[in-house]
Amino acid sequence: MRSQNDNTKVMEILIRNKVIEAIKELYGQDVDEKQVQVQTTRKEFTGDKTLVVFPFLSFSKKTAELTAEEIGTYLVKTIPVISAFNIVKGFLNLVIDNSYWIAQLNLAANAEKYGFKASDEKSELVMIEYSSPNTNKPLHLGHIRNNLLGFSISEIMKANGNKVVKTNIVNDRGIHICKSMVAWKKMGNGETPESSGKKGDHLVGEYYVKFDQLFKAEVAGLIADGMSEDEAKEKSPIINEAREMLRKWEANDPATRDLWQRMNNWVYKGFDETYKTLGVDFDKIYYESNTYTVGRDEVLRGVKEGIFEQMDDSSVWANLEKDGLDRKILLRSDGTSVYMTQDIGTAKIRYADFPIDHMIYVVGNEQNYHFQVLSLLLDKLGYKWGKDLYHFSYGMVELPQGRMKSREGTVVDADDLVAGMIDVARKVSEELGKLDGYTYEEKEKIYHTVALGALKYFILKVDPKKTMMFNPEESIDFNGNTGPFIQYTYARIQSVLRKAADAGIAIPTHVPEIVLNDKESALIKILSGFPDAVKEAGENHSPALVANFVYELVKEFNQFYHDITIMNEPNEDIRKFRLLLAKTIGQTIKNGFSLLGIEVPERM
RNA sequence: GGCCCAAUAGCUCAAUUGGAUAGAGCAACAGCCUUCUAAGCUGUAGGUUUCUGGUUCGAUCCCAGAUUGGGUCACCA
Repeated sequence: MRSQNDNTKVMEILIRNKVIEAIKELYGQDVDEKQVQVQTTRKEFTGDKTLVVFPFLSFSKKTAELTAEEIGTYLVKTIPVISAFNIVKGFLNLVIDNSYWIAQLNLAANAEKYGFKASDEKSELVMIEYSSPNTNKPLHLGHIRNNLLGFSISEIMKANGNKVVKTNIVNDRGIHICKSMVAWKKMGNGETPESSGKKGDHLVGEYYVKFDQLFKAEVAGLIADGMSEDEAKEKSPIINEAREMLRKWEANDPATRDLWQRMNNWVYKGFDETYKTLGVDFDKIYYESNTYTVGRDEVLRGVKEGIFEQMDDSSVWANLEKDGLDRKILLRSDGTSVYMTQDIGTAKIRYADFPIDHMIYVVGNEQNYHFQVLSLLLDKLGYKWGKDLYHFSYGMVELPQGRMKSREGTVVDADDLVAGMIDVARKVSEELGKLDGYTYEEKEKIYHTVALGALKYFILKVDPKKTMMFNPEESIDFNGNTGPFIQYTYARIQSVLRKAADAGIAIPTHVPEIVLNDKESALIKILSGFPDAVKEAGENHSPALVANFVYELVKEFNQFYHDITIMNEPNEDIRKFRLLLAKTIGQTIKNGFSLLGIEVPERM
């Protein structure tokens, strides 16, 4: 496939170069590229591209208006597609000719995937880690943001010509899963997903909660007997059972390992279902139980080489005070690993497994410090890529009551949320009654598509770096700036295209030059910005930029659709032009949404 | 307390990275279905961009300080 990004901002670059030329010719001065600001003209003014002339006043020694006049005259003379200009204060608005926009449409319509860049042998390999769940409880809303961002960024990086490996590190061992195991052994009576009909991750999560309840009760009892809180937490019998189980696990006790494997498998089956529902997947899955020993060996090597220090109680620490950070523990006094140890091992294994050019960790901003330290430790251990690890740090999802807390039961469960949204989508759709003639399966597929479109768009349209609010009562919306609004527009376009096909009208691949009306040219102008949007989304790691672009496009299209007929247009050239325009916009909506992992329905 | 991050309309979010009169959706109010799907379109109203200073032709954006909120500083992950 031919690269489509080569024409990105070509117009602005052309104008900029000509402006530099103009300043040289008119005022005999060299200007820095950075001083030449060319931007898209704001809606309320006439024109397509705007040059800010304020920076040149010191060269011209003239008023802003006169300077703009001189530069504008020069540009119209030297750039064929610039047909006119006007001046408002210090802003020079340039009008680009009709023919240029028609050419842009033809380009977009005939690109295999407009705005996308194909990868080749020279493409860089980007590994993207996301999801990374613990195996003691089901996924919740916070994981949803992580998964959607991770998947979307992967698609965006691919669209920018990178090779992408999506990876997941499953935190399958540790005290957390031991807690669920202890509770299940004590209270489970052999309950399994099969015997109870419960989803495996939910089942294991229930025992995690039961553990915590029992633990709290024990602590309260011990405090009532006169213990301090800290002492009670230390002496609680059930927590010591969990600790004992972790020791047995590390010692490879067969019974413990069997139970661990069994319960983890229940969870994996549950996760797979949730991942499938969300439409996310992975190319390579790592398990902490396989990587932590590698991390431990690395830490011990660090001790030998004097990079880390071992205390008398045999715990191992990294002293990062010279780097402006704190001391960080790497191995506990009993020799077991911590989170950081495992991440060191995982990173080493990944770089051995793949020729990674860029490593991106999609992990919440609560772990900013962790990743700062991880990067530094790997660098100290002598890995040249240590400093290159990129932590894609996204904001938390908050509920109206505040932050979600697993233990306090204020989490929004991922499966429940999706199921609830599908119910709402079904209800809305049945009320509208537009899917008559579809089978049950076809209808259910559309409800799923719309519900997930709503959820994904709601989450991805927000700047990933920012904390976002999710109100379960109000956030499930299908009108306005939402996924279904955009999906609906796509469905309407397909409806028109079906009508055209029924009428035996062939949509041309190229359209001749016609005179564009305001709506048409506005649409092509927005459309032609898609390659930039894809590129900027990649540079900024921001699906929100894609979401915002598609929304702008769709909003403009809906006005066009409302005001201007396509099929009833008497002039054949214009009718075919509008059909091609609609088709191309539909395609761009679909491609744009694919970057967000959102599907589009043919009808809804 | 140290460090990091945020603050924009009643609510949820934008703002082309320093540009023109700060924009959308929701909620409210008023309209538009005999015409390509009304999950749509049009209009009204809603703002001292938390506050105080600074930098310059120009600041929601940069700098300093303050206020408020969040995160993090575990032999948890």
